[in-house]
Amino acid sequence: MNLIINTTLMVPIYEQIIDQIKKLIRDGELKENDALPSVRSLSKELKISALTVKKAYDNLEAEGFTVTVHGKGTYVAAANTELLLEEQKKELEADLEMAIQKGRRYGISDEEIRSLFELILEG
Amino acid sequence: MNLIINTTLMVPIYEQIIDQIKKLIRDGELKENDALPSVRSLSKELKISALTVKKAYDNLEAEGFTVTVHGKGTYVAAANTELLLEEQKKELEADLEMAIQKGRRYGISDEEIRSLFELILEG
Amino acid sequence: MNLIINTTLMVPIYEQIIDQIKKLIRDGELKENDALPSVRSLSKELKISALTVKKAYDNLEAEGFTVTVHGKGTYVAAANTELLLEEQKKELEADLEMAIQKGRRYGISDEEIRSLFELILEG
Amino acid sequence: MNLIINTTLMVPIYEQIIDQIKKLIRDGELKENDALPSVRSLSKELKISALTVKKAYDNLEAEGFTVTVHGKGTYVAAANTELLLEEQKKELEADLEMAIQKGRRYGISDEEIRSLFELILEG
DNA sequence: GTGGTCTAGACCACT
DNA sequence: GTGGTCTAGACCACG
Repeated sequence: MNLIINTTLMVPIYEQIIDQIKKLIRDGELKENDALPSVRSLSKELKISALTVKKAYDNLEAEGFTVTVHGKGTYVAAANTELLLEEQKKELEADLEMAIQKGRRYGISDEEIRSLFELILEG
Repeated sequence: MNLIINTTLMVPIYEQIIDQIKKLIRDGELKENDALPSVRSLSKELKISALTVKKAYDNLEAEGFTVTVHGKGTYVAAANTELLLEEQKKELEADLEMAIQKGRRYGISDEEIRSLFELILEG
Repeated sequence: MNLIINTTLMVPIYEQIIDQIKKLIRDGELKENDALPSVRSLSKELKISALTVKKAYDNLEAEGFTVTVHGKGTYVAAANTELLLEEQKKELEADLEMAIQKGRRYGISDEEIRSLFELILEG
Repeated sequence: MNLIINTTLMVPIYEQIIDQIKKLIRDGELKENDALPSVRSLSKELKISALTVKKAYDNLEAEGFTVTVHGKGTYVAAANTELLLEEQKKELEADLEMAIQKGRRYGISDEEIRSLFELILEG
């Protein structure tokens, strides 16, 4: 389980875990019925609190990506990965659109917005 | 002073006030030396704590948008358009960066992100 | 009565009035039994609140520099101007000493402190 | 954390906290990455409101002396000695300026102020 | 446990 | 009247 946690980001740790596990499922690296690492082992591996891992797993289960079997562990559920990808793209699209509209409201030209975007992407 | 407070949002009230007052200054609806509503009157009008309004005003002053005169009130500072533009660009930059990072966390390639961005910008 | 009020300073207006009237008394421009301007006329002249002038006059009276005659006005009391000057110098001395000691505590050299001082004085 | 609060002073409590923590950092008693006491524990220790401590910590962070990690605590930032030196010089400058202005308000000539200053510095 | 926000009301200094 | 500070306690998000 190669997850990367960045505590300097303003994104909560548990959300970073959720995002990356979703990506693993979508990419097929985690398949239906595969076992996720136990809460304790993952928390040790990432050097974070077990409660934080638990919160991520709880969220994944609530969204239907995993199923937890009491006393056994957490497993990948059957998932519609295409649907997931579409949803994520729509979310990204909405974020980008909001940013662009805000820039235009501020009177910043499309050219400037684009160069700013490229600057960050090339980063 | 027509400010709109949305307590259901996860955005702190004082930040909503800051954003909207900045916008009023930017749009020229609040001009240099114009008086802002007093802390107490605005708190009554918005039905929020005076401390919350105060926090917003303190931030605006710290960022140079207003000047506060003890015992008199809070006034719009000399319109520093450069400051404003810098502010706006930084905000846009932060928004774009957050969107790009989210896309990457979702496992969407930079190429896909870029084409999505261009689609919206040209859109 | 040529008083100069600077609202941009962080020194309260009433204190500026007190300081300047004390100076006038010390310099002999205001002599014993001379009448001070009425609260109302001075407040009009300086374009400040009458309450602020009143506060300054109250302080002057409390310190023994003036006497107020009900229904007539405020008059300069007999004052030991030499003593006053000494006190003011001691106050200034204490302020300067505190500043210098603070600078030294910060590890700033005497030479640097002096040039800073001259910079401000020549200002 | 041995901070001393003097409520009889006219200096706000949160400013006293700021000054003393800055001094601890400056003197090396608080080093990079050291944890500051939690808002709550310090407020209990000093018997003051948690909000007051929070305000002090917010200021320290805004000035770059500390970094706050949500849910974890407040830590001393990378010692920016340049920042510190600038800070200190500005403070000294402000003190000297206030003293000089006071002397002038008292009607003491610049020459007299200078000789007083030199007397103390050489003293 | 931590920090982040908010409340309702108090007292003070300044105008 | 204004802003400046402080309190005592609440609820939330994060770990």
